[in-house]
Amino acid sequence: MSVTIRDVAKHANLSITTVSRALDGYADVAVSTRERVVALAKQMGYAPSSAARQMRRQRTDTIGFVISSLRRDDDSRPFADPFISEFVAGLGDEATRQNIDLLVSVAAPNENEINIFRRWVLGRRVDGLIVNRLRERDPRIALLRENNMPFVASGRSDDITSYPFIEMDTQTGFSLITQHLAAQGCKRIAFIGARADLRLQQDRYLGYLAGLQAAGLSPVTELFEVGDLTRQGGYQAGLRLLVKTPRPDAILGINDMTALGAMRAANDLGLQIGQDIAIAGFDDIDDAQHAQPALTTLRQPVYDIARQLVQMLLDLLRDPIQAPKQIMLQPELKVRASSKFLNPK
Amino acid sequence: MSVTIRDVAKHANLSITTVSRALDGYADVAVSTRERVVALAKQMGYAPSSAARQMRRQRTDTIGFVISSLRRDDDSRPFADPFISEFVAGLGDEATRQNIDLLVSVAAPNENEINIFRRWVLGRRVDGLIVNRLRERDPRIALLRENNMPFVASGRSDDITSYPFIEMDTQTGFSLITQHLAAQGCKRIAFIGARADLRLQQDRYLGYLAGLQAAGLSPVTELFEVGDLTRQGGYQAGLRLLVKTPRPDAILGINDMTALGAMRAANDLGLQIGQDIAIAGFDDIDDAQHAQPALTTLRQPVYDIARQLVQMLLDLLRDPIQAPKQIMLQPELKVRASSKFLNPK
DNA sequence: ACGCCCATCCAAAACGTTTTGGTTTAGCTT
DNA sequence: AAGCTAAACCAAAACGTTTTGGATGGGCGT
Repeated sequence: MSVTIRDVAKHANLSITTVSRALDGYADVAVSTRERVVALAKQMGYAPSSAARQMRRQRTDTIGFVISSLRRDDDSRPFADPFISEFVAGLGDEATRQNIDLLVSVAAPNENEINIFRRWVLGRRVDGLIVNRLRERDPRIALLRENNMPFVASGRSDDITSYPFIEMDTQTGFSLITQHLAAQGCKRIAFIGARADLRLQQDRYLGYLAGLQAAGLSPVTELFEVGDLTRQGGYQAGLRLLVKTPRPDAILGINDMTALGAMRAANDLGLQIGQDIAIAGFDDIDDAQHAQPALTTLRQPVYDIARQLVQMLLDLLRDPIQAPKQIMLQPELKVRASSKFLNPK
Repeated sequence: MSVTIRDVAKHANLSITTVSRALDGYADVAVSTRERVVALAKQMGYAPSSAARQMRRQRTDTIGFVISSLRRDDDSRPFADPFISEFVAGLGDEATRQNIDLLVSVAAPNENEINIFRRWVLGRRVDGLIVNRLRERDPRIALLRENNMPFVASGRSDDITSYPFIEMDTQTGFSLITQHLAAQGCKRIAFIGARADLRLQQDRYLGYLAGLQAAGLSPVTELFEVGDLTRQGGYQAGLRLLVKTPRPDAILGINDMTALGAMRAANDLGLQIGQDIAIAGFDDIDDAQHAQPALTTLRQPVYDIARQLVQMLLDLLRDPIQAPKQIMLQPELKVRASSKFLNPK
């Protein structure tokens, strides 16, 4: 069928050993021979069979990622998640750069998902895995541990034992963006958050408080409202905030969607965003820069995180006993028109 | 390292042949033996080595897809493409359902891309490939053909020789949506298109004309403007259209982004969309249903296309000499608030 | 002339399956 | 009792590499 190393050896009147070593650049093959073999291999269209190579080398040069597919309740197709496409692009880019392959599967968090993991891990289908959106007492992590399959995670779970992960320093980020709003002259900076049992609400709210303090402002209970991370939730919370007196002169959303909802609320009430009131969010989703006016936000470098995760996984594969790297990344402040404030009373 | 079939055989006091055949459900192994083996294998955590299996079976049960990564000029990260995430989700979902794996790589259309193809094809890394965004005299197709590696495509290229592909029937789609606008009572239906050398401009404009004719309307030269498929382009073309007299009473965008831009233009001119003027697009991107008012559009079932492509590829693998399926899909009309028209003069 | 070393090459084993082409045993027929 | 059949099992080959542990022979120093 395909051309094998044996065919090349026959044509070159050499042993397969020598052909193999010539192509791999070993020093114990004469330069002239190597050149002859390389040329012949190229001309014959030879490339080593990946299966045979994997089997012999006992490694696949492949890493795996199982996309947790979220679906809308009313729709069979997966939720179009800007996060996923950027994350996968990052994984793929870095994998390509490092000359390894990326195996991908899609599964909802259920029986099927763990079966994919089992097949990949037990069958040594991949050298390592990347896991994200960790859950409490995550069965995937347990499986990976039991079979000591290397992995890295984006975000950490409740698990105490340590493994490499990357997490965003959202707390510092929210402190910075709050201080940015204060620097515009805003005195009454409101926050639209989320349910208190969510980890990200804790982090981000603490960051907001820290930012207020750093700016010499005191937190005010009325300036906090709860949303649900959606545009709609942001809209309603925004309305509730904006009818209060005295009115807030800035609104910080727990994410971009919330902030975009709040922008619509301010709009509906006849306020000029970036003039009468400053608004900011978190994520830097694509809509943020296309909003009217463009939304000031904190950028999560999803793409870079993904690339760095691949890097960390490869480090781990090369040196399995090193201390796990646990990285904290700083989000980047993206100042746009929505956070201007020209109307200090 | 890992537990092999030999270990299981030893523990069961059987030959590896029998263990293999027991696990594969062959008839020539006693039921009692099979049960014993299956239980033992599970208990020992045995799963066949994928590399060994691939090597022996001469097939990988894996299909490949190379994402063509587009980048913004001003940015190192790939363009956040809602198309890609949905497409990959579809591929992954269907692959998982069919118990095969999906190998993914990312590359810009350059030297590197073709190298990935070469490695995968020559090294028999995958059983088949899925290719999209075909180009003129596509080198990938040439490579695949030379090494007769099975593949299917989304959209067709200039190549005459036939291979399986899926394409959207955009022409019929645009005819339908034009007729829908006419059915609302619109008489002066404008079209914002794109550069004439783009294939999709040809198709969609022809569909628009066909729709006009079916509705008994005549095309008017002034009602066509050229955009560039972006929101910004749609905005400017929209402004140009809306200052003409008599004013168009409907605008059909060549895609959703264009239509969203036109909506903003109408808004800026003080028109009530879905009342004074009807607006519609094509794609059904996520923003379409979140616009104010929600945008009427034609839905491209990207997710379903991807799933069907996997299906077609597997058919091809099972029976390589069948006639290549070449499928035309109908886009689905999604009527929303933006295409209402309450103000017939 | 002898031994040694280095450069260059190679035979064979191993990786873990699946499959081919058997062999063995027990039960049944005549 | 001999011959036959079917059920249950198995040894060995093959898949295509990489790597181990040499083998071979020419050049060099003494």
